[in-house]
Amino acid sequence: MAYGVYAAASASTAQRIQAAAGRLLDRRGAEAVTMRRVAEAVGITPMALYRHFANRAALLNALADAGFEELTERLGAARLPAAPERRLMKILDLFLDFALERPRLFELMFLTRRPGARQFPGDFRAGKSPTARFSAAALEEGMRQGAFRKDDVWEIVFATGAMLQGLVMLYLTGRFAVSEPEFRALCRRAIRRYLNGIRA
Amino acid sequence: MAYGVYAAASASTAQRIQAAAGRLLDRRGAEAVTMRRVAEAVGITPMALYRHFANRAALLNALADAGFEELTERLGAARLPAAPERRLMKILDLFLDFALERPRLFELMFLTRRPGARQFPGDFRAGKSPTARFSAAALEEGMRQGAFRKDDVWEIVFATGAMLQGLVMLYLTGRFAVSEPEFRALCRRAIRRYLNGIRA
DNA sequence: CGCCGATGTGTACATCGTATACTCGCTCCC
DNA sequence: GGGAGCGAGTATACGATGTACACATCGGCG
Repeated sequence: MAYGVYAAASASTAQRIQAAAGRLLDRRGAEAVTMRRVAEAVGITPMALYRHFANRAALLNALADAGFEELTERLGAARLPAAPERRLMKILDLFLDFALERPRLFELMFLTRRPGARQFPGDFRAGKSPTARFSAAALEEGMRQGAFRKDDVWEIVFATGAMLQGLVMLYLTGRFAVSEPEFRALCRRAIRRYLNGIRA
Repeated sequence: MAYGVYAAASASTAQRIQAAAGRLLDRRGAEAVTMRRVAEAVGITPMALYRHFANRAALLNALADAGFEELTERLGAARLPAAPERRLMKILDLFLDFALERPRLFELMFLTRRPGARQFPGDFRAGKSPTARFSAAALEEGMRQGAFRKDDVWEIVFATGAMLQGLVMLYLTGRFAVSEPEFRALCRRAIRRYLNGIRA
């Protein structure tokens, strides 16, 4: 269950806490997610939060985890084109949608040191990163079909992911004086060039 | 004058403050750079710092600026190969040297919202980013010589820079379970693939 | 009934950035 | 040479923040 749906009133206290924290995060950034503010939003004492989360870091961690779940859900629910390259570009679009809709959450997910973050290459090859799995599958199929040269699939997925993440972070931290559509187009061109580099 | 040299005792107070803050940053990260700790290291009152820096953000900003200066100096001082592609790879190496030697500073420079950060494309095309200028020059020459297809030089520089920055951040935040040499090799391969995508 | 674990409260403390008011000591100018 | 002014540093204080610790409440179960 993604916290993104902002659970209803009947939810457990832990869920209500996470939902309130998520709203604060989306609206005002991670620094604004203070124990006191979250507690006030839920209607309990700051210290009561510690019954449900070990500390502030754990609460933020839960938000990030929920973010990954939501992103995975979106990718899973989307109707992806069959052709590998078009599928890759569609995944790119979905990724950008998410990053631009929920920039603060994105920062939290991809930009902070987190305990338990997936590690390359082990966790990725083992399929523990759901978001990377989708790209890897498409890329693998492209190689099988002969569109792409045989190469290290996971390394390519990781590198393109890093590029995308880098571009988004630069965009979110104000390094792009271009409109959002232009930024999206730039991302597509950047990925396309990388793919050009591995064509058979 | 790069603050990295950690100015001698005869330096101005502002320089001594910046040096002390730089040491704290390198050793214990940006969160550890508190006004009180910096002041103690310098031997003055916390409030005295405000005679030299408007606030904590300005102090951190000065550290980042000095970092850019140092990186620029390093690039300028290095003997770069003449051949465009080899030159690009050398720049990559120097960039990685810097990032891996001073990871906390790197984070500060590339990972935080900063007032006055250069913006794409205007500031870059205008040559205001010294680090990007070196890559752009090499790439341009490669295009002139016919090794690379004619394309948007600055966009490519920016995208490859984003990729590198993304990879480094993933490495620094513990997403890589590989040795440093392996990480460096992976970066080289990633950039190489991108360059493959723009060969004539 | 007694009790116990889960949940929440109240109070308190250390740490942080920084506003405000002050005290010097030096230089400059008449 | 003697005050005016100023740059540098100090002292104190305030409001946030994370969270430790001791206590209250309450529902279910023996």
